Amino acid sequence: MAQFPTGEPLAEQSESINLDNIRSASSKREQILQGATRVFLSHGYAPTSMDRVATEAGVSKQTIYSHFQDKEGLFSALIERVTIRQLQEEFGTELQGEPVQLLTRIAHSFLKKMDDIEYVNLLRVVVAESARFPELAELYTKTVIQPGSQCLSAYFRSHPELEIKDPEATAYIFFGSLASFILSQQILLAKQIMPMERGRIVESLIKLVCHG
Amino acid sequence: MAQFPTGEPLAEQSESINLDNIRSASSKREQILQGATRVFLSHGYAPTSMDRVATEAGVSKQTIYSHFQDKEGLFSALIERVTIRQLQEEFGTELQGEPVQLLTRIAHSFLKKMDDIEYVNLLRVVVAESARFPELAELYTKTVIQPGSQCLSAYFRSHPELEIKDPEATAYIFFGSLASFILSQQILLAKQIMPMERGRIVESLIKLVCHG
DNA sequence: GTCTATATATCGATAGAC
DNA sequence: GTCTATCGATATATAGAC
Repeated sequence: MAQFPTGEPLAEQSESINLDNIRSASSKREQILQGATRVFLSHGYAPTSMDRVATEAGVSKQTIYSHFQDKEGLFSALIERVTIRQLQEEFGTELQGEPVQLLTRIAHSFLKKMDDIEYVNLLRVVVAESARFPELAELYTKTVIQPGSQCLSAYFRSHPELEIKDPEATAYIFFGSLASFILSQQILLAKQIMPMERGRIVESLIKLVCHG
Repeated sequence: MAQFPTGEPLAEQSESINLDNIRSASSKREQILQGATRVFLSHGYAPTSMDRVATEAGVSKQTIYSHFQDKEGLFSALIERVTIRQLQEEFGTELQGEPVQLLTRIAHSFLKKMDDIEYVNLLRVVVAESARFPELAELYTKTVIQPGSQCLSAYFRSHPELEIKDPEATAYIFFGSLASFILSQQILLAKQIMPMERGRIVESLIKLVCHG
């Protein structure tokens, strides 16, 4: 996708473009973001060159600079796009049902993200660049961690039979233990050193919370 | 704190940890490693230049290249040194005592690492470079996560009154929820967005595990 | 061993043709 | 808007004096 055949000039696009111009411009932006997402999430911020992004996205470097101010602007736009998309996926289901069944379903749904390479890479890169881009770390906390934690603690509060004294702290523990399981198994490669079946984590966690 | 037990349960993994690099440390080499640790853990791998390391360590660049093969070799040696030092700190105390008191003490001791900038930065950098340096992620898992997990699960097994069906999974949950608390609060900046008193986490966690 | 000076490559960002 | 070509800065790593 990187090169056009040199024998065929692009004159065919020359004049009949009004709205198409806008549409093709925004699709170019999308094209850049998709390529940039692949390479930035795979290799991190600093090791990724704008030349590499241009190649990966199939556009020239100047085209990137006509859509984004600089490397930081492109990276921020990309993280924001991926993060918000994950937020939308996160809360498609409502929190209703019996505690054991519901919490088991939530936990397994959360751990399914282990298999999503883009999710794991996003987690890695957000942590990696949290010092250089603190506003992106805050974005991730506000759009992913905080909403999830608030939903679960509200559910705990509405089920007093669970006898949870501190719903917020318990929600923190619930999602935290699952998140660190993903982090250690997939990112810190514990799955090769001390593999752990995800069903055992879920079962023990539910047992703790629900006094099973 | 007690000595690091060199011939204890970790013996079977010690072959993957090259202690020779530490024993044969000359003072110049140690000087380089100290300066390199500061700058690498603060800024990450790629953004750190060898010029900056030379300045920070107070030596010339060529002196670095006479002690280490290249940038990767220096970085690997540094992570290995810091990781092993943390391993020694981690298991200075023995796991004995009543569950509630002991687990509370362990949890608070673990969360004290939140205040150690070098520990937090190491966690960030190991995660950040886990794709480029998978052997360092494995080193961290083998020397920090695995021993801690094994010790705690052994303690759980020796206290059947806790009625823990899956000691390994529960140990995973115990340390995982604490680690993710540090990660979210300090690295993902949740302490500014959704602050949480560490005592609440510890209390809720002990309550869950000990059926308080 | 340790320093200064430098070779060589690659980076982010821009200029100018079309 | 999109391309090719290039600038100035900075990177890793090395050569040679002492």
